[in-house]
Amino acid sequence: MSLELSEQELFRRQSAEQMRALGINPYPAPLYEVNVQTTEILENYPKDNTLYQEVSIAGRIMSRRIMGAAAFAVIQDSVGKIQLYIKRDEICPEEDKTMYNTVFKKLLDIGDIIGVKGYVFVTQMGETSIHVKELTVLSKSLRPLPVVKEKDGVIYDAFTNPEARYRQRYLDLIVNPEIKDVFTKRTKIINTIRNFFDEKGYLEVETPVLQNIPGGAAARPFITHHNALDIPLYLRIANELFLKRLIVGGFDGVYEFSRNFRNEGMDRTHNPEFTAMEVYVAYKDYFWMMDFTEEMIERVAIAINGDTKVTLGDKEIDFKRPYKRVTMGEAILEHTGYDINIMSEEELFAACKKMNIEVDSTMGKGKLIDEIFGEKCEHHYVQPTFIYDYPKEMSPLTKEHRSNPELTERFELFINGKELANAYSELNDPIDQLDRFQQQLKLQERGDTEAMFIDYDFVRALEYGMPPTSGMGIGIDRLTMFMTNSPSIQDVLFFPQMKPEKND
RNA sequence: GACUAAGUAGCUCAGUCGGUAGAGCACAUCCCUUUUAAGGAUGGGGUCCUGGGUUCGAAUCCCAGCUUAGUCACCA
Repeated sequence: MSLELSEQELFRRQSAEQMRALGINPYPAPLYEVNVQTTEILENYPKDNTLYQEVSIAGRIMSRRIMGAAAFAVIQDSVGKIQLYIKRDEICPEEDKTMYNTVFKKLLDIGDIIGVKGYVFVTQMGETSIHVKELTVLSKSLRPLPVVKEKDGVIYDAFTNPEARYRQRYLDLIVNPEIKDVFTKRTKIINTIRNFFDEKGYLEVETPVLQNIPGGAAARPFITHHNALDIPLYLRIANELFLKRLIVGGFDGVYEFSRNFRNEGMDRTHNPEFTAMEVYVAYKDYFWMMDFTEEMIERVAIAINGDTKVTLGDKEIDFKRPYKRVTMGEAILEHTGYDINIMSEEELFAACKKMNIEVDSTMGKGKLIDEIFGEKCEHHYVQPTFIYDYPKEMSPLTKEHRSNPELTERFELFINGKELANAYSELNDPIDQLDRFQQQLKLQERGDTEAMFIDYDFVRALEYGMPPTSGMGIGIDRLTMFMTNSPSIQDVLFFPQMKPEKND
């Protein structure tokens, strides 16, 4: 950010001072009574021209066309834009024409926020406009706005610089207001899920963001320090273990929209902080959770787009349930011809080599299977598909499969070749859980920075007994990307993480 | 982390073979009472991302760096 003021910035500061000299506060304190919004007028006026004869409306000046003693301007409020017709002798009925000649014509600029009172009419060119009788300065803008013009849907001089748009989202929202739609849909997605759970009687809860032991996922945490206790604290990578403690405590169903933090790479689909939603329901298993998940997703699709079919790039995704259900073993058999159920670790290793999948000797059977799936299968699942029955060593919080001890009762939902949700029959055997944690500790000792820590209190909680429970987590940012056809996570976050701006 | 591309006025962008820095919008001054992306005339505005190098001379060529985007890798 430069401390030097541009010519235009200097002019605007001078204009603000000149307003003060004229007794006009460029930042007045009193509220401004607004009685209508732009789109409401445009929807109703031509149909009924007796309406809106005394409007009071406020917004930001987006363009001006001054022709001597009359002028047109366009103001933008939170929902849209409308044209103003401003005539000198209307806003200055007395001898003193300062308000028009000086304040409106010279001291106001594009970007300033004003309030106007007047009546609605249609110009000779057929555009519904407000005939202004009174104009009030509400806020002076000191920086020039990128000027975007639009005619018949064609945008001229669009404000497109992605760096500026993400760093200065407020500016993006002003000049590209259509992006508001993505963010209102994001909120609607969250509200739809919340309503769905509340109808089922599940309780929305809040659990710690600052944790002594970052658990519930395999990821590198952010670390911070608590001064009074003089201990390290971690920003949460997941809320899973806390929600399960609440199931132990006796709730039937709990859920939380959880801002999680992971100290890992950033790209088009990963932001260091992101929003997950996790839900845990007692006395259920992962098959029940599949039904529940598809019901929830279908409802979200309809709430957002009015239809189960959603366009995603050049594809159409149909969120209508039921979704296809394929075990990981079936998926690999279908796409590679290998039957992992009858293969030893050595055979899997050789198969990976044959398929040009990068492997190393540290990888166990589960990891090898996961690699094969990721390389050869994942991208095939464009329409919503549940992949289930994952290898045990990849899933340390998941209950062992009811009929195959090498597997766990886990599923993930894939859409457009990407993981959207992850769920399981929760592991509630405390002995097994401790054993799995200890396996993770061994991985950690071998240098795996993402292996889980042992959470002895969580094990203690399980020792008191947790009912059979199924849990599910879903990435809200990714869901929003799917539902709004956004190719990048930065498009669904108001303020995506950016490298610090150089400030010299 | 690797590779590729981009970075020039407030915004969107040109800039030829290395030879005085350009346009449109925005801004300023003047004219204009129903205009339509931009009415007319005139004018002001630049750390050409940063730092080196080559050269009589660099926005332009070379090297390094910064930022952003894309692809890949890694990772839930």
